[in-house]
Amino acid sequence: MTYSIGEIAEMLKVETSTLRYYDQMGIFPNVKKVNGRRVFTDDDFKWLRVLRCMKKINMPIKKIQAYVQLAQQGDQTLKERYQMILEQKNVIKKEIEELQKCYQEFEFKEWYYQTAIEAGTEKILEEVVSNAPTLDVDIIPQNFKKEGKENEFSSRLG
Amino acid sequence: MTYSIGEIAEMLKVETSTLRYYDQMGIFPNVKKVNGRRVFTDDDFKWLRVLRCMKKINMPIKKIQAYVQLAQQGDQTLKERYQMILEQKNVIKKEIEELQKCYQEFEFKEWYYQTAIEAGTEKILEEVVSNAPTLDVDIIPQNFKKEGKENEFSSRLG
DNA sequence: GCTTGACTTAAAGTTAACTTTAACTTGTAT
DNA sequence: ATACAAGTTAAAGTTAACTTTAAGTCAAGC
Repeated sequence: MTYSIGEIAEMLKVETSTLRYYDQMGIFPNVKKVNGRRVFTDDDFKWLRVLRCMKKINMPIKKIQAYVQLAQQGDQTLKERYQMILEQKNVIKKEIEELQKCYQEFEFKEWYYQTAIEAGTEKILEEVVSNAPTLDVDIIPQNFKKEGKENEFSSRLG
Repeated sequence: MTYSIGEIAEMLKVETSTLRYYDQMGIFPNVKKVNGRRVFTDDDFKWLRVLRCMKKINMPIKKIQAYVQLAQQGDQTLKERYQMILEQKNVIKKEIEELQKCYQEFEFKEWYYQTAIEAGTEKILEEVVSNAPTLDVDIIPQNFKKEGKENEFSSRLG
């Protein structure tokens, strides 16, 4: 089974221009052209699914590109690709954990607003907030550029 | 307890310029200035934690700005803010679900590379891949702009 | 009193990831 | 055979979210 760029775009709900952009970035090394037009196979489609996972965790296109280039080099890069996958798996794991903490924060906010709406005012909650369950949520740096040293202010957050 | 912009930046591991940018976007309506300098309180710091959750789920700054403006208007906007929170809570939930599917995809990839490395080549896996567990992972549109109609090609993915 | 470091602003610059445009080609249906 | 929908490229444009720059203010320590 083969698919045109438009069919693939429809399936994945992305713009055709996005797919062309990815192609330009060297992310579809196996897509052939027939009469100048891109023809996607089922194998290409499988790769697109992995690609979307990579995009979902905000893996930059250049890194995806690097992975594709390794794959192009064949068996000699298996270990390197394996390491990349392990690393990204870990990124997802941490991301899920952080999102779960955010979910808790929002669950608290939900309760907060329910209570405030019942009372007709937020003022009632002023004291409650100082002892709110949100405070149990760890502070995890959003910005991982400055990695390394621990957040020595975490204790202040009680 | 109060904090300078530098202290807050250190605590959250973000650039001071980022905090100034947020302030410029109207996201810190309660931060006062003393001698022209921003002074953050513990309450401001609590808001920063919620803010980071909002950022984590890629809530655009304009939407966060809108939320802040509602909060500024007091009790009359409680229901509206409650709705926003519910909506965002749902966004996190969906995001977690999708990430869990991606995690499965990467778990499969992990197995794939382990097997290939043991065998010394990927070629062994060619047939396995066509019946791989990854194929059980649903295709969920990454791009939610084109909402509405269901993905009628999902069935092709087997 | 002078240097230093942390702060201030407004404005310009950067970056990634698309998206649009313009000019063109190709395949299918009437 | 002619229109039209869907494809093509290269290049320019867009957007969000910062980040940097330049020029200045302020308080503390020597």
